[in-house]
Amino acid sequence: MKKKPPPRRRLSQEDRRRVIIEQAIQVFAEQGFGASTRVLAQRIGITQPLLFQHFASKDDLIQAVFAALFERMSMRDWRAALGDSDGDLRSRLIEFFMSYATTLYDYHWIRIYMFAGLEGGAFNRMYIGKLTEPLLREIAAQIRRDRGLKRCSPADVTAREIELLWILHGGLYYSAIRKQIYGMAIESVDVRPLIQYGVDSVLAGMGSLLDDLGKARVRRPKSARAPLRAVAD
Amino acid sequence: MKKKPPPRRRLSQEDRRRVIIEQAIQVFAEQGFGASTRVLAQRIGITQPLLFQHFASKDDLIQAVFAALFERMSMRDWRAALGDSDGDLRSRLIEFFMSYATTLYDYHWIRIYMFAGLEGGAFNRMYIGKLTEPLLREIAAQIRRDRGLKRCSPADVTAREIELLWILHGGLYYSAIRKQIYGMAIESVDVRPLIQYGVDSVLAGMGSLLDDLGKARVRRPKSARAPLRAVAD
DNA sequence: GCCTTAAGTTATCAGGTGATTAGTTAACAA
DNA sequence: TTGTTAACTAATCACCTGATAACTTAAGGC
Repeated sequence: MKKKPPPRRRLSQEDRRRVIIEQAIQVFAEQGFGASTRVLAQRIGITQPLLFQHFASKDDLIQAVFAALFERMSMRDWRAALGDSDGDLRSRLIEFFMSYATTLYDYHWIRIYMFAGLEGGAFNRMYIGKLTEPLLREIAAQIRRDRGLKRCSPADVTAREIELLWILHGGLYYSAIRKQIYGMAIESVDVRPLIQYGVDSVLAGMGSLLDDLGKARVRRPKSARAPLRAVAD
Repeated sequence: MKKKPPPRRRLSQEDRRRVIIEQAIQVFAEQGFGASTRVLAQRIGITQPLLFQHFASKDDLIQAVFAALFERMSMRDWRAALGDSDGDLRSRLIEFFMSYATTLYDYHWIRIYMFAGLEGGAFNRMYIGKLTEPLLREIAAQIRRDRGLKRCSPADVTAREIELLWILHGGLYYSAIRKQIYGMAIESVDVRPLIQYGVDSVLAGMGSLLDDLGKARVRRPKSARAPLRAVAD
């Protein structure tokens, strides 16, 4: 009655490593990095010590997971998706955030990202510095360009403009958090109109922000610019 | 040379329980609910088994922590802080979100809340259902009232309006997440202007949303109202 | 077929986990 | 002072954790 264990498929170093990382992403996304190596091994269908022949330690595996995720995310060229001059800014932003949000809504990504944050946040700070922040800066620059401002390169953008874009970004992201982390049922709400009104909102807000910024610059030529400089990079 | 251990202060049931919960909030906020009962006991200055004389199990303690946090948060009457008719809506919203955000920014609260979410989210769903959602609904109703709409009770508000307010709420919340969970340095940015532009943004966005809603209602009297109904509660 | 290599397993370790039991002692009333 | 109650501790349990070392066996070249 007792079946002999099925002969396990043997994989090459690279293949096995890939499989381990892939399953580790799933398990860590569900249970956090506290998930045991035994559970992971069982899920893959191998014994637990085999993990340590491919990764020096559990932390080593976690770092490999981070690296794989980062590579996966940075492969998508968001700048290109954002475009530059075809069509009006509003529709370009809407289409961009639609595609962007779809990726962010990914169950495994958002959960691992949050676990990583709570575990110290080094990965998140790196990710934001290398991917998110430059992206928001580029968007802010395009908004400046759209409004016909003189200084409209990414370097000209102030911290306050980026912070306003962070509100839209964070607002969409938090919608994903409510769904994938809090487990709320919000699939009934379509994302597109949400993003539309979100983009409209932020464009309106950015309008008055840039107006204020312009007025302040004109009214106070040099010395009194300090309070604005304080929030700039 | 060996000091005898200092005589421990003996506390009443209630006091000891209070102390345990208070320290548990701190430890769980830092390390998550995976933090060991031994670490917690050491922090309090008691032995680990004593914890189990006040709480049947570790999970029991965690539930007590949730209860304490929920009570603490629901004590603050946000509806009152929001006010109703004194001053213009914009400044009331700004002042409200200022006070609201200050509480949300709290290190321990935001981290435990996120840990709770990743652990299943039952607490978060309860919290949102009982506190956050009614609050956003009330705000949406006040915006309707401010714009002179006929139907402007909290019950009249559509899911889409609430979802737009969620973007602002989530945007501010995510700012706190970046600071307290990802560990980013964003204290240099003042919250007040951020909230100002955020409120301006959402008021503008809500304007066009309500306009669209009104137009759709007028243009399609009865049957064709379905696509709007679909996102309403 | 055979035989070498490396993918994979079995057995095991030391340390940490939540939880239980029996014993100790501070604190307060008489 | 003495006795009783209840807050607290010491010792220990079974189980789970990441990690190591020695053994087994599938797979490909000859």
